[in-house]
Amino acid sequence: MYLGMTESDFPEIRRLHLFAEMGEDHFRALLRGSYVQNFPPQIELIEEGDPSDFLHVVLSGSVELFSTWNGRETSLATVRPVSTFILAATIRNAPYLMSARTLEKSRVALVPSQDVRAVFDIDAKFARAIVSELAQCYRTVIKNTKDLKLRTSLERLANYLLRQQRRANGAMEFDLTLEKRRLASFLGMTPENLSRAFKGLQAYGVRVAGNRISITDQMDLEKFAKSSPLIDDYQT
Amino acid sequence: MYLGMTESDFPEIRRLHLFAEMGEDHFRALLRGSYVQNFPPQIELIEEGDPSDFLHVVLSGSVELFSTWNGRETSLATVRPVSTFILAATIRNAPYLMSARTLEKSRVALVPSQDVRAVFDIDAKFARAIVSELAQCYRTVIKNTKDLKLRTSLERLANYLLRQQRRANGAMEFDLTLEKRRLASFLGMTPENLSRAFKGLQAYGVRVAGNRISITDQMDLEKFAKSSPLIDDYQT
DNA sequence: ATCGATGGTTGACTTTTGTCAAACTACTAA
DNA sequence: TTAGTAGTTTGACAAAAGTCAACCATCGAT
Repeated sequence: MYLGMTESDFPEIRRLHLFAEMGEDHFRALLRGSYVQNFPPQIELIEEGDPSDFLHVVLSGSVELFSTWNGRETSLATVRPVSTFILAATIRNAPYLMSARTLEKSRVALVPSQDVRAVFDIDAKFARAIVSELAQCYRTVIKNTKDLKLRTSLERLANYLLRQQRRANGAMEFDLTLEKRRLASFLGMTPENLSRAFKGLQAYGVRVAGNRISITDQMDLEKFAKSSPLIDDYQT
Repeated sequence: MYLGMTESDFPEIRRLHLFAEMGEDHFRALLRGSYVQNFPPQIELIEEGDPSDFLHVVLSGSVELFSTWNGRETSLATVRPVSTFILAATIRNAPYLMSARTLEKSRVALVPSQDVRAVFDIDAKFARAIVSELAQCYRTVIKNTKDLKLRTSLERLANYLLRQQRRANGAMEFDLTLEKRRLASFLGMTPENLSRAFKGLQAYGVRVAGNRISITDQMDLEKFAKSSPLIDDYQT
């Protein structure tokens, strides 16, 4: 079923690590079975427990991965263009472990899981890329767990801010890319507590005005945060 | 370097999902570069941050994966025979994110990471197995994160006990396989709190005597724990 | 400009969790 | 057997985090 995948989407997807090195024919074969859809904000794309029929690629907008249990909900990640999500479920042909919803108007490509598995078996470069991507995802989650288990909420926030600052090329001022209540959930605390944590970081040179963060004492914040590449580096 | 890998170790390793389907010649090539060592208890095999030179395979005994930051330490997993650990670091050729220490006298096979990567590129079955294993590891960590973020410590303990009970084929009585302080750390709490959590579960039909757990009211415990396959099932 | 809705913040309070010190237990080694 | 050690438990207390209700700010629509 072909629903609006335009040629202009190809290069963007192709540029992803996951698809960059694979054979052109295999790439086209993958996309032939795929389709693209536009979603309004706050649409649930996936519910945890569903069978994993598609590998998803966010082309524009943003998607939140979250999970619920016993009436509680927690935010696990935010996916921004251009990247894939729920690769592991696709590979294992197992039910999704996380739900996904659009945060804003988003364009998402859906690649049939069975095609991904089929091409994996015939394209070594693609196989290599998938393994590499999965290993990276795994390591990211491990870092996340260490962050959660080894740090207090104040330390988690401090380190989060320093990571965001790095994403903003080290600027002294930058905007939060997440709603605060989602940030709170991602960091494993309540919105009320996040509010208090921001106030607690004032003592270490952090100013907050709405979504705008100012680091007024870089040294002090870094000294408090004690960032470690084995937790806070997303590259390695 | 060949240090005591005996032919008798081969079949056990071969039986692992990871190595079960690969070509015999490739399997032998992998093991040719490997060696086996016996370690006493409490030996640190790996320190987080080290370069990932070897894929490790626990042949006997048990190994704890843990991490430290700022003087704190947390237990992330226990590896029991026969299984591998730190596959992701091996694949990405990136530094280990976790430290590893033997809990008891243990026999560990060390397979050079570069050999793993080399064989991955020429053996499609092995590649498939690695991806499958990595995807499973990833999903396990995600489940763990959900457990940590969505549940209170009492709920985490209740679900842990039910999982252990299932491992014991549903017996009403079974032994903890972990020291309590390690269990506490794994579940994200202090030993003191674990003690109190056990007392808290008395109300739901849990009896504790040393390492021995008795489930005296299965229904009640299950009703409290609200286990979910999307968190507590290690298979899917 | 006003209203309403949503998200954010604040304060008072409760619950949960961690900390510290002491007591207790099981196990090991002399 | 006994002493010593490491692990566990307990109680008193402190700190951290969650809850609830009220209030404030922002934004969009009428």
